[in-house]
Amino acid sequence: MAATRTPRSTWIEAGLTALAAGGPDAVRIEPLAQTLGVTKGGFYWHFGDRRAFVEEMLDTWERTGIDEVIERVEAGGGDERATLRRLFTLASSSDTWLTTDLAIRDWSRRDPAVADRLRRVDNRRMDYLRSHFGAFCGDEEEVEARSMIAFSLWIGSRFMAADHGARSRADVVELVLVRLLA
Amino acid sequence: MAATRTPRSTWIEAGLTALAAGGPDAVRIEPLAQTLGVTKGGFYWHFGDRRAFVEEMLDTWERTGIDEVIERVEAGGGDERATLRRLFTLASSSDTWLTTDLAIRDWSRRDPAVADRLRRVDNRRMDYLRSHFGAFCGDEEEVEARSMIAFSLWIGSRFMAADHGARSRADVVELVLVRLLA
DNA sequence: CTCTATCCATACGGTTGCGTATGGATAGAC
DNA sequence: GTCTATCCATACGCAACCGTATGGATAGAG
Repeated sequence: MAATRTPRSTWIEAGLTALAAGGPDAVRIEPLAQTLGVTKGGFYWHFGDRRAFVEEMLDTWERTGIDEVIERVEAGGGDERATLRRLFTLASSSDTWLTTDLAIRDWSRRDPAVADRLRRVDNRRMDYLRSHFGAFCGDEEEVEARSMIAFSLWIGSRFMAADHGARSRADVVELVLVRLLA
Repeated sequence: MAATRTPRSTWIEAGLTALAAGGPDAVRIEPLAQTLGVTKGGFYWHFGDRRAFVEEMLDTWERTGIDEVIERVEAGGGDERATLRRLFTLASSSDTWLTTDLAIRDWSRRDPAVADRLRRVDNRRMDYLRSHFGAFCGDEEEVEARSMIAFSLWIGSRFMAADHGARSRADVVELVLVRLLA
């Protein structure tokens, strides 16, 4: 074995950061290298081409995206309502991961391969929501409706740009959450 | 006066289409010209540069984006609930305009000038929602919550990728709508 | 038919990024 | 200290796109 100055993981990390900041088209190898203070020489030693690199970026995102959050949510304890509330708090906490998620979400609209990944991830998320709403909502339709609202709210509250008078965005989200957990 | 073979409006239209299809970075002058079957010669006669062109594209979007829909919604008649339902139907009808909206929404996350425009548009939309929910919801908090849910649902239902078992996405949206209009 | 506003084609120089080739450099195993 | 796996710098050719310059083409007004 020998040196590991700029390993794969560093490139991946930088790639995901660039994706979050500027979208898929901002994932450019030469600027990335410049950010890392090296040239692209090392990049092409690690990855075959840009396409392979992007695939690996998405692999990483898909693997570590949900599990971490779910793990931390479950570790908290408390009843179903407390868990759901913690989920919403945690899911909205890390700005980097959230922004990455939004970028991938937009990206998936024009790239079927990305759409497949997002579908897998979103399905796991919705299943998680359903199982927890199901614990205190009898009606199955009500569970589906509330899960849909919760997920939409999570996305919508980040994507919409409207003001709410004296209230902050968080205040309005809270108004909805109270109703969802009733 | 004289010929008008490829006027400003044609370029703008093509630009918005490209934006919807591939995001801001897909608005490239030379490919646009190729799509229109001309060269970029005419483009630089109309517009100073790419930046000015993009501004004008967004102007067009901001002007014609909401008014058209609102006009058609109001023309329908019926009570408040019928109007809101029609709003939701119409707002989700034109795929092109919807996709453009999503693209601009994502774009606004990294361009402050775009964010300003989106804020103006979204505020008008939310005000419209508030005024109609306010007609049959007494509580002001309830109005804000429902408006937020409705808007989030509109965005979320397009941006999320989850399945719903036997139900279609439209079915689930309907489940939520019924509750919102209760 | 002429004239003019409007639009287009072509060619050019400059920039940015991709991918390849090749010869190092560097750190840790031994 | 040597050796080897790992990483990096440099240079190159290629392609896409921007913006400019210049000389037309074209359609409709009169």
